[in-house]
Amino acid sequence: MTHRLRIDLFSLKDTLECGQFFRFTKIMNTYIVQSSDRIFSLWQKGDILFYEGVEEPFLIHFLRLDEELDSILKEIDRDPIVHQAIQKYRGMRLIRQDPWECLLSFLCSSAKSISHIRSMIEILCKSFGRKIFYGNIIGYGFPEPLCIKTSLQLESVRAGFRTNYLVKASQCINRSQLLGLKSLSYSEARQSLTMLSGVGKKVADCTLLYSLDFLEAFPMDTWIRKGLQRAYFGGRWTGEKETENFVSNHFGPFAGYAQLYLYHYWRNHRF
DNA sequence: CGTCAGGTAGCCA
DNA sequence: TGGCTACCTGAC
Repeated sequence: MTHRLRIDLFSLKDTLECGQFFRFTKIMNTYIVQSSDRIFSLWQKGDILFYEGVEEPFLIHFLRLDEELDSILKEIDRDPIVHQAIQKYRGMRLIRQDPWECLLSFLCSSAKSISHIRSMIEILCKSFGRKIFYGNIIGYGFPEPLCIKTSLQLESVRAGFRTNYLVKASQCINRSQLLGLKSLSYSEARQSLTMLSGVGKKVADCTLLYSLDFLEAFPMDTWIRKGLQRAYFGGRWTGEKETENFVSNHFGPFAGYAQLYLYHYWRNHRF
């Protein structure tokens, strides 16, 4: 049964393909998406989003369709560079991921390309997750913390030094504790997350931005860092503190959206 | 075969 | 505050 939603400002392609989310495959113009224990399909024609295998309220939550994207984009549109990125990828939205899945995904991400990260997550789900079906397509749910007990179990994931990060996180935190971070301030929540082994500023900010609604989080990877230096500091090397201060002062409370647009823009226009 | 990616931990000044 | 390097795996 196919359902449809009309959405004013939305690009499914950019939203899924910009690097914030890993568990999807593209078949022709249709995306098969997996999140937690769900599997469903999405495709877009003009301003109509078609969907199968998922209920509307979940989709609205997942794709942040209840969010006034237009006013957020106006808010971060503060210079010619980010303006150009917004023009090019207008309609790209943050995805509101499951916090547990998001944390583990980005624990896998250090020093790995996106295809590696996807492969690690896929094997993780195949090893521990329960089977889920969409028509005759088989998917796997994302494993709950209690499933992952020892590093030996994760051998086939080939996560290398990240294996212990995954095991320790499974022992130390669960979904409801992660969701509880939402009641803290950004810096408190960030500090709590970095207590976990393998979680530094970057992974903490990814988790806070992509799953816990902290829109001021600005994940700073080396690409974004180089981009900022080139675009805003005339190529000058900048210290960590200086860069962080610039970002929060310049982009403000929705800095995370600016990161999403700049990152996608710079990744597709190599320099 | 060697080199390197790219985020974090742990050490150091 | 920030510089350096090991960490594991896979791509090149």
